[in-house]
Amino acid sequence: MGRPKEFEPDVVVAKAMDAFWTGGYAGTSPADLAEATGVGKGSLYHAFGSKRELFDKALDLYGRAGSEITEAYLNEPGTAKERIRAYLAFLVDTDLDGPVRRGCLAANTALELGGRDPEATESVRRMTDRTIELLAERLRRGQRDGDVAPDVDADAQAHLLMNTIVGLRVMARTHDGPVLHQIIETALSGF
Amino acid sequence: MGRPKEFEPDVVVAKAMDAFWTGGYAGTSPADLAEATGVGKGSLYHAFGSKRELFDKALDLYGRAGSEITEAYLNEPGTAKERIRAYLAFLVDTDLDGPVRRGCLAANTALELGGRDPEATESVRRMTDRTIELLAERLRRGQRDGDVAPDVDADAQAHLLMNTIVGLRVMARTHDGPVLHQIIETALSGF
DNA sequence: GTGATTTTTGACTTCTAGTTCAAAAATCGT
DNA sequence: ACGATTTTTGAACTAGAAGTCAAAAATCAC
Repeated sequence: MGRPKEFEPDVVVAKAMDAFWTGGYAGTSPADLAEATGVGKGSLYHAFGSKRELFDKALDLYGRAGSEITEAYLNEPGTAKERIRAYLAFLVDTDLDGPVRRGCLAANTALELGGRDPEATESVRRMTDRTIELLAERLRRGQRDGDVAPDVDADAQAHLLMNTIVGLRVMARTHDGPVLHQIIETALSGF
Repeated sequence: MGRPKEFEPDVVVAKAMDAFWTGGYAGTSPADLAEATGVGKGSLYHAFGSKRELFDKALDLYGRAGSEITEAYLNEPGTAKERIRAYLAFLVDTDLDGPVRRGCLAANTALELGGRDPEATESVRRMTDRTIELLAERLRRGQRDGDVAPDVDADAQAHLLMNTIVGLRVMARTHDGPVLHQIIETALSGF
């Protein structure tokens, strides 16, 4: 009963995620969020409590969506190196196209709130660790399939790859495609 | 003539750099800057024009200081790999100790203003490129000294190392020492 | 000391962020 | 159609950010 909601909460969170992604946490005002979602400021507060809680939901959505994309890319047919190359190239290319170079919401958040804000830090850490796990699994599968040398330390390489991804997504703010793709190739020559 | 300044501009810029480093650009208010520098708000505006101009000077100082540290580390006696390892370890360790995990001012700025603010973006890009150059030079010297294999592409490795550094300084916000040092070791095994 | 010049001080202004709230609107059960 | 419940709306509020300004203070040249 009661007056029905005039919006789909999931859709609003997705739109808010986009706004935060583009503008950063501090850089996105309640007014911006109202504009981006098409929902009145008051309604947003009624539905989500605070800007911060809405951001948490947005970050959560980002993590789940990112995880799905990672799995999808790594599970397509091909060798471990081919699939990881395709995944990194995808990340860099989507960072670069589009009029605003917004990078990675998780990395952005890590730098904007990391260290200061325990909850956001923890959320980003979980996201990162999940990706590391997926990469390590894919490398081990490559070893079983025979396309990755057995003496490669899958776990260590996965950590380095994750670190490389983070670096790429920051450098996408300041450097151009060819440089970034060259970095990808050099990184892949490590295993 | 006229009333003499009651502060050393260079010292004030250094203190402002510290404040911006800890709090971010948007997160550091004129009041914070006045407190951090010990100079009144009005005087700061009188001397530097705007928060933004003061930030530019702070970023510039950061770049010059960083460049000196890089040169110092790479030029100590030792092989290229030893010196680069020491340099990366130094960066990670200084990121980690101290009560606030503030990471790297340049990387923070790249993510906070990069893409949106052309001048800041350019400044960060110059800083990055300078470091890449220093790393590449050190690798080439290693090849001349015989401690780096001649088939290593010094330029490509330097780019990858720079990318690794950026990644490390972001991950220092969310991850712990052992993980980061393991990443350094894995990265160094690439050449 | 006087005047010219520059710096300091702190009050003041304007603007916006983030949030709250009271009243109106929309729905359901009966 | 009424009351209960929930949502929307827009105004209102508080706090703080960024910047401005006039007056006081400190120096030097003369």
